[in-house]
Amino acid sequence: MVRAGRVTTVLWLRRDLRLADHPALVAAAKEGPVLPLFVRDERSTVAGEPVRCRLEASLAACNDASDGALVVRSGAPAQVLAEVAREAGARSVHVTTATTPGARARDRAVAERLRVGGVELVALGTPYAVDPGTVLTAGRTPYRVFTPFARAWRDVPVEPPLARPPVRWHRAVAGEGLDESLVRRGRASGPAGEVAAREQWREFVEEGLATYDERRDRPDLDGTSRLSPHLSHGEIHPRTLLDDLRRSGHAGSSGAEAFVTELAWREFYADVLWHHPESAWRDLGPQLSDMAHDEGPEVEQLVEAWRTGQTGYPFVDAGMRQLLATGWMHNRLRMVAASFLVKDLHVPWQVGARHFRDHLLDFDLASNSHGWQWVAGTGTDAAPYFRIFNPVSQGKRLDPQGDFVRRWVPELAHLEGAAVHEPWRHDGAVTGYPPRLVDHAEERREALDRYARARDRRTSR
DNA sequence: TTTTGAGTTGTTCGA
DNA sequence: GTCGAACAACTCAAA
Repeated sequence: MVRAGRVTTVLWLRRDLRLADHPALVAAAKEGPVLPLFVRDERSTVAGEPVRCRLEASLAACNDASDGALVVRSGAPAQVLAEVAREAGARSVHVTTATTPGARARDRAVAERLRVGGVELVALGTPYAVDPGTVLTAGRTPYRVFTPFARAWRDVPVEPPLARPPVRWHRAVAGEGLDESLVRRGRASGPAGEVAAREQWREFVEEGLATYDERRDRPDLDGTSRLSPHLSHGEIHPRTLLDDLRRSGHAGSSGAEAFVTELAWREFYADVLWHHPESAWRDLGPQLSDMAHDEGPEVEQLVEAWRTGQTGYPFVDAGMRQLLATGWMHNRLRMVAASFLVKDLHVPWQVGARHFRDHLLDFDLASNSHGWQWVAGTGTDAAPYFRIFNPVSQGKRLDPQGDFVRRWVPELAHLEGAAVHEPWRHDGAVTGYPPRLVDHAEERREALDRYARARDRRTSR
């Protein structure tokens, strides 16, 4: 039996839209009634429509889970929080600790503003199993290489998940209500919310985990966990996932190991961003930052073709169209499409990173920025400038029957099997599908040339 | 301090 | 068709 106090606490929800395993909520519930609040910060809302709809659906689920207690307000967070705290008679606002640069800066400013009004901002927990910034080398420096980070990260004892606490909801404050039309459209793109996240996880453990290792890299097979949108909205916490694996006896199996490694990547990139906040949109390392990039109106046309899935390379186009249509893209395609933009079209990685940010339902700043930098060669990848994906051989290897391409590029539906990866070799029958934007072999050489020139410039300094 | 082994996911070329 | 080597040089992390 929890002996709750009487003072209302505001629970400012951001990317932690769940009630179980939520340290800030547990602490708030001990103080007394809890007022769950979501602030629509119009200035920071740059996301595309599917992203906004997904968030709305997740908020609706959160509202249901809290018996309709969720309050949504629009405005600058500091001002809204001060108002709501005053209306509710709250003396503290609880949050999950923000770890990305913009959110950290915002929270510092908000804490300052609230303090002036006698309200304390209390930050507890993070969206990660191991808090960013806490895994260090023997020399107490942050890691910059994945493998040693992952080894050290695995050795950190992970706290057991917290149960959902009994909560008395504070209901005396009015909000704006949700946009039902957005909610409907959000649900159409996939189930949202904590219950759906747990269901997805349970189903994955039962049906997908055993073969995850061998199937996850195949976009035609649907072998991924599909948890990323849930994780990015905080509908389920990675601590819960790790704990479930341990307790269910799956830990140690090849599928579970591969899945844990993917979680480790998520945590690694969050850690790198924590230590290097400027790397969100700037090159982390100098290796390739001198690379010459193209720009201008013609390049903008190339980029638009890339965005809309009209590059003439079916595997790339299938991935880009999957993104626009569903808000999700298989990780293999993210790499192939990113490589194409950066190495074949010679466009700065930030251009692609912004497109992903605006369209991915699972957008995560750290993973996005550093995934792109890994491809561009400016990030944590140790070296291989020569890692330039061939969109045709990648397609043949990872979509051997061509099923994935035909699903997203119906213009090519008449081509059978792997022939769909090279429509230019089956000319005459193809209508409505563009010719190749560039010649991959040529642009690969060009990218290597540019790298060599950047290296020469650097070494001659 | 110095040394040593290693570094997600690839491609091409030539034997 | 298969297979191993080459693609550079550098930085990281630990011994």
